[in-house]
Amino acid sequence: MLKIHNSQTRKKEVFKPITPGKIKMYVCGMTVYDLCHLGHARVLVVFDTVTRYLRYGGYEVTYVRNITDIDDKIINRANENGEDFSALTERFIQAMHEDAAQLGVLVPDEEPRATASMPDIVDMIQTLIDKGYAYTTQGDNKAEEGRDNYQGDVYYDVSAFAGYGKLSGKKLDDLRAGERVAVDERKHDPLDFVLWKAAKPGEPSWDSPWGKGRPGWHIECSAMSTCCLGNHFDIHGGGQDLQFPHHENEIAQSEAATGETFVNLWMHNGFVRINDEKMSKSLNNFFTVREILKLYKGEEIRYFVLASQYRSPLNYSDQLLDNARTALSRLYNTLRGLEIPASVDESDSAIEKFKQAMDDDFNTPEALAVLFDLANQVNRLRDVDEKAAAKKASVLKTLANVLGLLETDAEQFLHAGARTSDNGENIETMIEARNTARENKDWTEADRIRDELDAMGVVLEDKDGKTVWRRS
RNA sequence: GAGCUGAUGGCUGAACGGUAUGGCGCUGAUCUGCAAAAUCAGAAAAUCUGGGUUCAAGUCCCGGUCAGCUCUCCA
Repeated sequence: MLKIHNSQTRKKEVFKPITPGKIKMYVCGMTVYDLCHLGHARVLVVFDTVTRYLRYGGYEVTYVRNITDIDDKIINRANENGEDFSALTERFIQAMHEDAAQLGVLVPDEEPRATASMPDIVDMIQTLIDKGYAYTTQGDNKAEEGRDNYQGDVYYDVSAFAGYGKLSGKKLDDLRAGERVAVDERKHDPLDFVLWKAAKPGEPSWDSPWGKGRPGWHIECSAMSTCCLGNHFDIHGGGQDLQFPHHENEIAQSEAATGETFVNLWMHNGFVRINDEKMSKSLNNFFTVREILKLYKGEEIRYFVLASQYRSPLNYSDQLLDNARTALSRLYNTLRGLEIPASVDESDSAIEKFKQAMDDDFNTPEALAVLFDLANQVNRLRDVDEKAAAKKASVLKTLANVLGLLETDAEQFLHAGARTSDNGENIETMIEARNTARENKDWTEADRIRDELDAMGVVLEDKDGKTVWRRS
């Protein structure tokens, strides 16, 4: 029985799809004006794992992860670089896809982009105006400087939507009391937010009934999710920081526009922290995925992410990445050299334990514990009954694959270095030289070679008269 | 100021109210020429603090301390 924590009720709830056997999930992806950092990696990995597990459970999942490819930060960055905004976003979309692939993140079923969804966005805004949930500032030409062709922004009228605050558990009055932003006089209420932003000269823009402009940040997700998944779908996810105001606003927009419940269950993953502070661009304390990939493999980063429950904060440290590396090596070492059958013993008790862990709000740390228990069993069996060990190993591999781990061939993984790029030929030659020395009982020479390899980051293991190696 | 989380061994992180799971690290043994890997055993070893409920509390309730987060762009 799958239970998932719903941020809206702050409780674990028994999950029940709208249509039996099918799940529609939307996750807020990236705003593509820069490289992915570890926080983005966490969202990618967490919801990829959720999708994999739901599919493993037999659900037919439609996973949509959007790309925000137009907003103020993109425009600013493109201006700084002196390039067209679309050249900038294309570059970072490409980079994101590469990072995601390194992390073992599967391609989502759909990846809608804001700029490719303008008709839907405009339609939804128009509907909101028609239904009295939004207003234009047309004709109000006090206008900001520089907006020669200023025709008007469109704002969402928060007071018109009775349910505002239900996701974040906030009251309108409390929000107003805590208001920190300078009051924008064109808004009827300081909490009203922009749906359509009139373009300044030279800015990228799209036609609309209210003049040239671009969508506000929140409306694109309402439009794209509804468009891809329908008015009412099962799961909406994203980082914790999106709960308010982004997701609150999405609910207000979508439910006002469609008159239906927007989403059944909200999932928010916790932050990545560094020195007990949120990793973020504004604090400038972030590591990009690329930087980390210079030192660690994507799968090691993935393990590091999955070693914590997705709602907990995840502290970054080199030691934890090292830890992930060692732990993952242990699992791969376990699989190494075994002829793993394709079929899996479905009656293995580990499978039930694994499912129990994952059914409990995707408890990946507990699921990993099940994997290590399996590894221990395989290692105990392998000297006694290699066939039984291989059979057990196939359970290990299958379950690990559900987490997106152990998908690489063990030999290949252990030989691959995050840091090195030599092809291993030299290593084989040195190992042969060492084994010759060992045959001659020239331990000094043998150890000298082993130390040399060690300095190259290569660890040797002598077993059954053969020598295998792996990267440290 | 308002609100929300969390606090578990050297580190990390689990645990339907029933004396605490794993991983990493550390010590010893087995194996090995020595290692590594693996297995076995182990460590003066831990539930922030003060109350309460209960036969029984890491787990539920109240207070305190500390930390993080949200209320502003952010995964």
